[in-house]
Amino acid sequence: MPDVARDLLGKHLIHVIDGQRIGGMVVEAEAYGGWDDLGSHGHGRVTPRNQVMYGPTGMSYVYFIYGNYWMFNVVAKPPDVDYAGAVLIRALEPLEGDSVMAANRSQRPRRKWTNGPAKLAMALGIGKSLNQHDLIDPKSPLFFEEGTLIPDEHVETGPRIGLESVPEPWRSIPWRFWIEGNEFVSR
DNA sequence: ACGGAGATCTTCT
DNA sequence: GAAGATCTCCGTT
Repeated sequence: MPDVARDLLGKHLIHVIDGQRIGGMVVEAEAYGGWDDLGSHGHGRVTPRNQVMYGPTGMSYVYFIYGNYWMFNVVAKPPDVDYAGAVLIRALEPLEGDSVMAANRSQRPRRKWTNGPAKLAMALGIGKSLNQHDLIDPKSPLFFEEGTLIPDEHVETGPRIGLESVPEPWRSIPWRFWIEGNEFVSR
């Protein structure tokens, strides 16, 4: 699963709205596991919200949090196993549909369009209606394309963000991956 | 530039 | 009933 997060770096995420392509390159991603990962929505029981995390790899998992924000994930788990997993896309580098993203981000500076998980969802117009879609199928409204291969020497890793109240070792496990020096990484 | 607090509501216990 | 995979605003440095 962490391997999927790392491999998503450099891929292009594209959302097509009325024939208009909006998207960017993945520059930061985090892996989340199943029942034993206390930092993941996949821990504990199957619920209406997390059930998609138990499904096939490559589906979207979009959830709402903090009363205002949408988070976009890719389901990623070992095949043929009853175990949940997902990868949170934390940041993109804008590539297509600049005018739409600028409008969606209230004319903020380009650097702040997609440098955070909720920000990129706002910029690309990702919400509840895009939950549980096939992200591998180019006919989907939201999908991944091949992008730039990122060599290992340009990949950095560290603990996941926002899990301050989660017990060790889950709080510190280095399942956050980002492209070294990229200005759109969230922090 | 940095830090702290409020916003706001869905989901699960 | 409480917490949450966050962002923005407003204060101070």
